[in-house]
Amino acid sequence: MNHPYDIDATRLPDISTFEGSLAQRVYQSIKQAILALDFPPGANLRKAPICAQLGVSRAPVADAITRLAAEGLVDVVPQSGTRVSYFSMDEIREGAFLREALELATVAKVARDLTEDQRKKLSRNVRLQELLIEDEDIAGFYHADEEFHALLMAFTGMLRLPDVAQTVSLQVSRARMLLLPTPGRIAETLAEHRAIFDAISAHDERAAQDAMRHHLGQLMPRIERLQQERPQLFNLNPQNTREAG
Amino acid sequence: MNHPYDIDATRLPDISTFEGSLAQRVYQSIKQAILALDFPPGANLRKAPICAQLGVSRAPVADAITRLAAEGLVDVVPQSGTRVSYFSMDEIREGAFLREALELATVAKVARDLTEDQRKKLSRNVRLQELLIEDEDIAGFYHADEEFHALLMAFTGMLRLPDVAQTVSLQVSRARMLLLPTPGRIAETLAEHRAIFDAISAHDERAAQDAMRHHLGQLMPRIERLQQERPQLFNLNPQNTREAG
DNA sequence: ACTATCATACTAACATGCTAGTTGACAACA
DNA sequence: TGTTGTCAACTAGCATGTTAGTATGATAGT
Repeated sequence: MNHPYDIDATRLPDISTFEGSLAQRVYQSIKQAILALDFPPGANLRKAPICAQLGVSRAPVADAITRLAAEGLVDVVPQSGTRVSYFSMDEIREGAFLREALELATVAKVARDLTEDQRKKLSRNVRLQELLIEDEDIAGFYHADEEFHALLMAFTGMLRLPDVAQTVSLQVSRARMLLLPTPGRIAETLAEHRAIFDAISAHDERAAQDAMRHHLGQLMPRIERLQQERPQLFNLNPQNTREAG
Repeated sequence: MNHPYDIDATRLPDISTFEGSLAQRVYQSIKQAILALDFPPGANLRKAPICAQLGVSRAPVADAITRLAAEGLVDVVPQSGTRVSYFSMDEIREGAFLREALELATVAKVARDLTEDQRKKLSRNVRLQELLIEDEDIAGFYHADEEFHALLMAFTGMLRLPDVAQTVSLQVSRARMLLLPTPGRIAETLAEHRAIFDAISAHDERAAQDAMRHHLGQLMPRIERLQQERPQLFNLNPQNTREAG
């Protein structure tokens, strides 16, 4: 009933880019296309063109789609078809909530247990962020930003934590792709990162959590503005179904 | 090198117990057998007996195993076999950490937004717990305990939260099956639940979090004692591999 | 013109055959 | 007896044929 347009399979990254089994590589290829919005919300995810483009049979593609459905990136309609899921403010809000829960637990633990070596690595990352802003390297700053949060999670010693955090906030990451980074926002982000870093360095759990909460709190209002501007990407009529594990 | 004994497929719950696609039902059947320790850690998960027992072909079974591997309940060795994963203190600790992060965020939000209707439902659950203890209905109390936490998560309005919380702490749930509930521990648990309930009713975020943290903190020491008693269930030599999403 | 009915062309789900790689046992040998 | 090489049996991964259910568009009826 909505936009039954098909995906453009040629936008799939080649599977030789990735490693692992065929199914694993197909999964990563499709996932990247969805997260980069090369496969827009609502698009029909047809198996045949994907098989043709990637040069594989239907089995690994079906396997990949099963995993994507479990993560909520696609909606499978039995015996009918598979579509890239629309944005849903409910799901995005939930992803942000889960993400915040994990980030707060992370900074608390890191503020408690920070070693001198870890402090140096964080400090280096923050100073790198300064440099990249001076050079107006937006993409570089985006990458350093991701690394800042990844470092914190790595310091907890929890191996699966980065993966879990990424999975629960997939919808948030996808929506974030649509937000244009302005110089003003980037400068603010740096200041927020620095506040987090300072609180952690001082081993001040509570201050670190407050700083992180403030930092993460900047995102949702911007996404909500996005919904006003591009409502066609969102599912206003929530006919989505999701199975329980 | 370890115990290459096979699973006893007859312990699989019949798939007519569940609903959804064949693959979905096979997944739930195997998952239940693993969590109930009917399939013990290290056991060889052979496809053929599973297909025979459940009366399905290999396709839905393979699909189910893919999902179980993603959740870390089984370890797939390519071109060799699939085994039920051993307990790992690292993974259990991580699961407890993630679970605590989510539960703390949950009680904070619920303490903030609690409605009178929700308060009544919680109160009813706590009083039910009292009754079940009086009747010495251990299984009933276990169930009410689960429901207590499920209610809190439901009250946040986050639809996926219960599922995420369950998934990240699957290993903890499995290990918990081995802990024998003593009357003393059950009485303590009730007191802890009541403390959480009181703090939430008073809309005291911090007290609710402290109470929840104390409550969840009781579990890990008991599991660590378990490791001393039954080390054969744990992977002392961590040769586990897990792919990143 | 507008609606109800039905046939056709799609799809996911499932079954099954094939391939290649790992493992473990056994034999040949030191 | 201890070690190494070979082989057979088993596995997951992959390809492909089959089935059944859904949606769409043509057609017939009003």
